[in-house]
Amino acid sequence: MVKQQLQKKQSPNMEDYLEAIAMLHGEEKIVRVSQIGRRLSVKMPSVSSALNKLSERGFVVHERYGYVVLTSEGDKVAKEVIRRHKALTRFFAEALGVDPEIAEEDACKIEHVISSLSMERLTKFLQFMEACPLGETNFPERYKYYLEYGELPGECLARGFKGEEGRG
Amino acid sequence: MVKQQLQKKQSPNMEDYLEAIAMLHGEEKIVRVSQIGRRLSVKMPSVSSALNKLSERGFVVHERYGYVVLTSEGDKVAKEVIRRHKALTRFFAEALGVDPEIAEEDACKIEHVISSLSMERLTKFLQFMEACPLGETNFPERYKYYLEYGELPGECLARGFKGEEGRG
DNA sequence: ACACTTTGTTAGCCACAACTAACAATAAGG
DNA sequence: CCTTATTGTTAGTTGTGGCTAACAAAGTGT
Repeated sequence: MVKQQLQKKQSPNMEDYLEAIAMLHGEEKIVRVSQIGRRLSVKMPSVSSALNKLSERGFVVHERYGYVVLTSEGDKVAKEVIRRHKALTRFFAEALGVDPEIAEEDACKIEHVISSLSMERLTKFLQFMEACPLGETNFPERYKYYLEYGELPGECLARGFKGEEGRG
Repeated sequence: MVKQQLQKKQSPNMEDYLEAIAMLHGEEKIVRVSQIGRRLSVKMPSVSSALNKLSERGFVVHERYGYVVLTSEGDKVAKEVIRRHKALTRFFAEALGVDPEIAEEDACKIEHVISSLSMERLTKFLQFMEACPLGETNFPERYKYYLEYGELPGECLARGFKGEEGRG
């Protein structure tokens, strides 16, 4: 495949490390270099050097041969990344109907590059979708119908719906 | 700001070069190293070395001190990237109401990392949105109302809209 | 044709972030 | 307690992709 030759290997960045540490902290209570490496599919030396950088910058505390802990600063960033991650995953999986696994992967990559404005709007979009279901013919359902049959569901075609009764 | 310390500098990757070359080709007919550099905000030596790589991999033809031309392979990739770019920009700008400039920036970054499945679904979403406007109270409008006033527009609240008349 | 400007390339450097190999500390078992 | 296994670090290499400085080719003007 052509794309292969152009795709860069996409190694985890610092935000991924913080995210992984936060998640492991939630799951295991004690966070070790080896676990982080497993989680992110990198070898321990890579984790070591990442931790050094994050340590210098004040996001983690990590004494030699010891456990890894996030500072409150690091925790803040990690939580924010996780928030973005979850919203993006939901958007792709629930709104667009992308397979959960692929939705995950895309979220992982996009969470690091998307602007906060777009992120905010995407979040609002999810809220809107939930809040504005229009009975049972809610947006994701209509959209999925369109995906599956390639044509619009009846409620899109059958009615003028000029909005005469709305907004009052 | 915290995020600054973690954000990597995000330099153009090979796909960006192909994209830029294709766009310049459309605009100027003749594509030169200096133009590519200006477009991508990198210096000429960076362009030179990028072109060498792309040349080795069969995406461009570029003889020393000459013009730059895409191979059909390179053109295919470039067109694909541009397609993704446009769809993403439209999605952020038109569907989510993000400022066009920021929508552009986000598209630039996301176009390189998003899966083809999600991309396909996003495209379908845009088509759906266009095809299913529900008269004048179409989705983006309702969504924008929600964005602006923080509450649902009348047509979301006022009606059961159980879809009894639909799908026939 | 020669000087000067613009454009492009090469060489050499830096930063980042992975990797392997070799070494060091900690933990576990006899 | 000492040996061995596990875990972690350091050193050194690689690959990517920027940059500046210096050089080379092409284009322009008199």
